[in-house]
Amino acid sequence: MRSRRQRFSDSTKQALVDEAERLFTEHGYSGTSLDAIVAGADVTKGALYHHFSGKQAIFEAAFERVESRATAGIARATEGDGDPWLKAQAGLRAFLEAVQEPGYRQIVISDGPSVLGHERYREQEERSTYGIVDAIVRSVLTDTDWDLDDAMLDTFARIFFGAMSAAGGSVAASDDAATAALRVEAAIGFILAGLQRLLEDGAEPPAPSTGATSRT
Amino acid sequence: MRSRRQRFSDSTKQALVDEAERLFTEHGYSGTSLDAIVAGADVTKGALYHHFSGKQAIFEAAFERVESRATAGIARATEGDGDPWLKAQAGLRAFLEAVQEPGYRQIVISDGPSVLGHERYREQEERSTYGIVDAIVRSVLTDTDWDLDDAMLDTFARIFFGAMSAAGGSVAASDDAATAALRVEAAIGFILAGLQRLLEDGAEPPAPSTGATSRT
DNA sequence: TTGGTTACATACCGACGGTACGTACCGCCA
DNA sequence: TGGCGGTACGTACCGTCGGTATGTAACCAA
Repeated sequence: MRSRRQRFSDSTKQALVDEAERLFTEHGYSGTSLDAIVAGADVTKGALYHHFSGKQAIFEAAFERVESRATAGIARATEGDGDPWLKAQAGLRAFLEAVQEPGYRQIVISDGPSVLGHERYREQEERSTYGIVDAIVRSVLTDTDWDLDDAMLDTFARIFFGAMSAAGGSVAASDDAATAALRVEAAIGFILAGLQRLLEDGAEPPAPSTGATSRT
Repeated sequence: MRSRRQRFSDSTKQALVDEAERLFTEHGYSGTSLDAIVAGADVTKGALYHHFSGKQAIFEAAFERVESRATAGIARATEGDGDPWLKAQAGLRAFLEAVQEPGYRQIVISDGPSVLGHERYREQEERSTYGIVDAIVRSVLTDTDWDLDDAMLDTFARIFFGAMSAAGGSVAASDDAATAALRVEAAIGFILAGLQRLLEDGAEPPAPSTGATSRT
């Protein structure tokens, strides 16, 4: 059991992150002042700077919380075992769901890259939503006869992650999110079906063409 | 011929945008002060605020310049007529090239969404790189027997644009950009091959499922 | 009890975006 | 050609915000 002081400290920190997430979601990073955060959390800047090194640090705390929520939702949909292709479909559905949350859109997608910087942003994503997508793509593609190397698997994962992110954005921006999501599922499902067809037909695995003889 | 005064004015404005693009590229949006911009352009804030309504406005001017350069490069690679599938490949190559420019990465990809906001950002992209991708995807898919409606075409365009953007990012972040680009071309080429195969086999066109899932 | 540490509060600073106002110069018409 | 209006800036200043320095009360170990 933590000491009484520790518990007060924890609740203060939590109140700060709560308010930060709220305001960052609603007004964006630059539109949110530290004064507004500490006012909403009913503390002062002293408390904030005791728990966090600065504005970027408390943003990152809110970022991690939003991401872990999204990750949990997707992970729940893809856990257990079964046909990887089916799990991929379930994961896509959960992904499209998670990406529509306002906090995720604003904090993770919009402000995340510019505030954290590409480097740190990628590190974070690696451990969360991208990590899941990567795992699924790998399980699907290593399940085949193709013997793809690590770099190639990574390339496919990046491509699918980008496709799903963009699709999620268009779903979120759509008037009718439900049918937009169905369209996305149909489109990506179709792309997957194309890959499966190539697999069944015993097509040669994708490999980077050498510079000398570029094939069309 | 513009008046002498007008020409001076134009050159001042251009000097401001030049310097703004340089600094925004190097230090990002929040890392660049208006004082630094006007100092580099050898004018004062009065001049800047005469030509632009504020920091966001001069950022948007730099944004448009960077985007139009990228767009021109891609458009050049895809102009003329010929097999849409081949043009798609040429466009992809040019896209991967353009997305590696530091100005594009920082100004358009990283800062663009958070500074301009989703709405305005999408408007800008619609008129430039995304517009080209959309046109290519449409030309490829309407060339088939599938009679896809507008929303479905748009969904495919968004998905491919997202895939290419993410791929471009990984190429730019890679140590060996050249081979990374080849891997991306192979992966996307493979996906396109899958779609072509489905087309040749007379597969049913993708459509939003009404509840039941498609084949596994 | 006491010394030290934790968990804040308060006061303040410099930088930055933005504004108000002044001014020199150009083109134009009488 | 001389005055006049507007353009194209320059200068001085303000409010806000992120960050820091310092003070202090509560808590805990010895």
